[in-house]
Amino acid sequence: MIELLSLPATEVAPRLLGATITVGAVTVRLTEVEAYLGEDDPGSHAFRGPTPRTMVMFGPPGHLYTYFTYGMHVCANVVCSPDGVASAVLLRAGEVVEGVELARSRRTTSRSDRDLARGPGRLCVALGITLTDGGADLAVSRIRLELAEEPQAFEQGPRTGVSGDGGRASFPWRFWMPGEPSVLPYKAHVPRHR
DNA sequence: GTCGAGATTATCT
DNA sequence: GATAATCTCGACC
Repeated sequence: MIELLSLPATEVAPRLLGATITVGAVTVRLTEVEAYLGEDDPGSHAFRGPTPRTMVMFGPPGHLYTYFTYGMHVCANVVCSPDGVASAVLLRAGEVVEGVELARSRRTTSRSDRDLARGPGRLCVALGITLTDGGADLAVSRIRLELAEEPQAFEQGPRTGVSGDGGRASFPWRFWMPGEPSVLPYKAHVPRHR
């Protein structure tokens, strides 16, 4: 698995579809991901070089990169590419296949089970991933990643939610499994301002 | 179902 | 002080 994760995020992302990620009693099957590169990718946090936060992205593959966004939400990434090269795959959405009760108790706002892990922030809440899980090694931590046995059929398109110049639609690096109800329909994101 | 607006805080300049 | 890889809610179709 570490061989696969040493590839660039754009290669790893489609292979993560159908994979399961387990944190404690909750297991999620991934249905939607997004690839981020490093210094060549204006949409990436690593675009302007390493900072204390993005350091994990430049480290060895197979680690977890977490960050806060809009002050309220946590997003989780799997670090790719060899040590020294920044690259990561954002876990955007999935389907809870185990521990539904627990996930539901953490997500008081969603009514249907389909929405439990629909979206990056929700996915982290459902799994119980927080900022303190950042930098964890997936091989030894309480977070475990298990790849699908066979590559899954997928579609790809522009990334969502990325603000800034080339970040938005310049790179078609969002990957999802067609026909999955837990995948959000694509909508161009308009950056908000106060 | 879609659309628009506001919430809230770690991180960087 | 500005910014942000989002979510929820309320209004409308």
